[in-house]
Amino acid sequence: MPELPEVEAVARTLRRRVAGQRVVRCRVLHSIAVRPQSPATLRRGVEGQRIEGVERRGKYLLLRLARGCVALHFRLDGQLVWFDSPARSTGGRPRRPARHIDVAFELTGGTLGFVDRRHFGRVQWLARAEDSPGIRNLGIDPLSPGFTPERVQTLLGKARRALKLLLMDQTRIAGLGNIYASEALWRARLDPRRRAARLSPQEARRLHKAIVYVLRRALECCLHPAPDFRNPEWWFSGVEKALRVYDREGRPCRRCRGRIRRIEQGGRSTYFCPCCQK
DNA sequence: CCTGCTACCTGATGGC
DNA sequence: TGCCATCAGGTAGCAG
Repeated sequence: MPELPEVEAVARTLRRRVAGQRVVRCRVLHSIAVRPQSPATLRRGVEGQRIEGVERRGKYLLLRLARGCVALHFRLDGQLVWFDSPARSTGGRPRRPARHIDVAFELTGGTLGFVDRRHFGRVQWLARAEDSPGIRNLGIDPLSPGFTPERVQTLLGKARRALKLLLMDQTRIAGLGNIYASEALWRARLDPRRRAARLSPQEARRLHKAIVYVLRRALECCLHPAPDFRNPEWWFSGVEKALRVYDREGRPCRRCRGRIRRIEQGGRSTYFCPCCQK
């Protein structure tokens, strides 16, 4: 599931590939991917437009156009694929991965496809990024200069929620998902069940440092190897190298040899070490 | 404003 | 072997 590091790596790599190209044509093959918009809205918004830039907002990927932008959200399983030549729908054997494509952007120099078999992900055209409530309401980006220990302290300040749930709230901190929230709390040696407002200033500083460390390290992993839009496996290769607790239920903690536990918070799995996370 | 719950969707998994 | 029920997970929308 792409979280901030994956989307950031994709943005940097895709930027070099598509910036300056024009969207010759847009095909919506599975209209569920553009809901609640209509395929026509997306097509009219993008066709003929030049892609001026690619950026990330939280877990959203934005294609900045001459007029407006396209916002893509991968949710759980969304991916991007790339074809150098215009995809051919007839003749010839299908290319190796005969994956279904939900939305295809035919550019001047190739085709960019949005793929999501589970159909949770979304692609929208927006006159301005802020027209999307999800984007407008995003909290601070943890890799931005404004993300300081003091800022973390303020965010924690009034929240009665469990720490893990706060970290995953996109309107507070933009970009942490289920995996890196667990990873950051492990790194900070903090129990995910703690009430956010109860952290000491010292613990808040530890949390800040852990979040930044975990995301930066994961981003490095996601950039080496760099995103390969022909290889669906890439989307998982970065995460695997970076994981210290996630999905390790019952196995020994890499720090204290305690037994990693899995609990449920807000209907999601949380992994932590009860022995060294207090 | 804050918090918590559910629907959305489908591949993978496990039980019988 | 095959079928069916269950589960995972990010976000929007709704309820309290």
